[in-house]
Amino acid sequence: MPRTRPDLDRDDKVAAIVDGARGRLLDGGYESLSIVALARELGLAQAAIYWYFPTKDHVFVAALDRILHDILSRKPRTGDALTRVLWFADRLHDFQDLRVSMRDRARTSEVVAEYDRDVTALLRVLLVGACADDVQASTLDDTVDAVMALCDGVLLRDLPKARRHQLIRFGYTRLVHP
Amino acid sequence: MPRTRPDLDRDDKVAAIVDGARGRLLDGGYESLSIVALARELGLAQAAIYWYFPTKDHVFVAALDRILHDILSRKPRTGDALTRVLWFADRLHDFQDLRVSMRDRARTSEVVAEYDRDVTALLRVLLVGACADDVQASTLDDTVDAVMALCDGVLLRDLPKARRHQLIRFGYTRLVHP
DNA sequence: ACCTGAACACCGTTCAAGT
DNA sequence: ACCTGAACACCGTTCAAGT
Repeated sequence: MPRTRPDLDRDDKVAAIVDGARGRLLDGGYESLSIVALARELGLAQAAIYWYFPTKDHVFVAALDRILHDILSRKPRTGDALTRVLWFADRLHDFQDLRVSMRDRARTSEVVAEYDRDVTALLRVLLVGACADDVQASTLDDTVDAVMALCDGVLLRDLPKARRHQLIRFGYTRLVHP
Repeated sequence: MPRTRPDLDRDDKVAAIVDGARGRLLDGGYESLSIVALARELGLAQAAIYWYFPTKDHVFVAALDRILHDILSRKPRTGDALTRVLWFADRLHDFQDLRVSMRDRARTSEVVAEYDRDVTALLRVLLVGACADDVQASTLDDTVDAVMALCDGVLLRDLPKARRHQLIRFGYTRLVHP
């Protein structure tokens, strides 16, 4: 006796799933993102999720993308390059665990792997936009990639905020101003 | 009718489990490290593993440690600092997937988290040993941490070997020689 | 088109019971 | 001390069947 809801808009139903998934990710990390639990929370049978998403990884990516867009909407448009880099590093630090889970899933799941690449590409564009003026154009690619690697590497270690900033500041200065 | 083997040395039986785990990790990554499959391969009931290791994560750490020691035993004692850094980066690149899995498990498991910290500390010691001469002592900590972050960050992206080396070389030069 | 119920295959872990 | 067999609780995914 399936209780279908053709009256509701499809996009709304998809959005409800993504919203629920996002909430679970923010609350308890990837561990909390269980299709069974998510469906129960939405009052659905677990199989219902699979009508809208082919795999759990697709739900994961959709929820991550919502989270990312929330961050980007708060992006500051003012300040010098280093300040903006530090701001982004702090935001990424807030979601480090999700990013670690994402990278782990990306090993197995092509959707997640593709999303991982997209995020990297996007962050790279933002970084270029932030510090293009500081960098001599001839070494732009190397400098930007090195700064990105520096930040990602620093975020891998769970350092206190002050030390994190100190390291990024130190590295940024040396990488950008030779 | 448990078939116990008190004649065999305990350490040998532990080693057999760790060896099997290592083989599975090298073959198929963390996904292949299943307690059920591992026990079957060793001709044991799955519960037998738990007589020697409290959790799967302990098996994982023991196997990772074997792999790490195999790498370290091949460590070159010659060459300049940058060459040795690049050599290490190449070795770490070979096991990037395992490291990603390790970091993901480290979020949940304290044993893995502790091992992660130990590995980082060890690599840091090696890096200090490799490039202490190149670096001015006053900024040793910052420089070493920044170089480590640079390498880890570069390894996160799946770049071709040439580009990887190019980036590390670029970053290393700017970070070490200001 | 949309959703359910039930099953499938696979986990890690526990534990009473046996030698 | 050492190991088994069987169970437990939990997964993601599939699919025939219903509206």
